Amino acid sequence: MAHFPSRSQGSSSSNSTPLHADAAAPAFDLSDFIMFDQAEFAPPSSFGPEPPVVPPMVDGGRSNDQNSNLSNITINSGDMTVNARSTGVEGERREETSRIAFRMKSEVEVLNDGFKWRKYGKKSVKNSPNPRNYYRCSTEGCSVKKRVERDREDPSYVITTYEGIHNHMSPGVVYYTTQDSVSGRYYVAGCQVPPDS
DNA sequence: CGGCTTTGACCAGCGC
DNA sequence: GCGCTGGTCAAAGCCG
Repeated sequence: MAHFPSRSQGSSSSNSTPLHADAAAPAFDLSDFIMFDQAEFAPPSSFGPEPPVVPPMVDGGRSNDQNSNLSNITINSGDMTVNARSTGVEGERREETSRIAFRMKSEVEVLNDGFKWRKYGKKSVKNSPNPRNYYRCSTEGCSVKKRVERDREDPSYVITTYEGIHNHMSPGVVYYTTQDSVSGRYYVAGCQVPPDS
């Protein structure tokens, strides 16, 4: 389960207070998915069969207020393809429709993203032999939804679509931030907490 | 017993 | 207006 470098050390709590982190560590930053306007955007290269921590929790909060012209981004990185989409409707309020989709190679459909999901529906969709599963964040007061379906062209790929923004911390993820020395921006990242920690 | 999954029914949006 | 499709609801059953 150690697909992320051990950057969670020293952050045993999950509060959002900016913590110092080694900015030189070449690890996946959650902000890689958020700060799409950065030309130097570097897609993660070390994903294993388990997924990255998903960004919806922070997306729409403030980090891409200036990025309203984003509409569709596709990132290919080895086994993983990311399709990130903002509202797609200019002027629409992002916090209501914040959406991001992952297409990644995975044997399991339910990705362990640190959040707790409750399945509330399953539907076979047109043009796809595979059913689509509907999940809702089981945390009280959190209305984030997620759709999971297998790629109809390549069933070894799972398409996961997150819709909404978590209004709470993930129970299974330690979040930490690091400040970019150039832009001064705070980047938010997450690491899965090992079961024995 | 509580929380979860399953699954058929229902509803709303959209195109014709 | 009607039918199709996607999304959600809710009852029933399962499981730890």
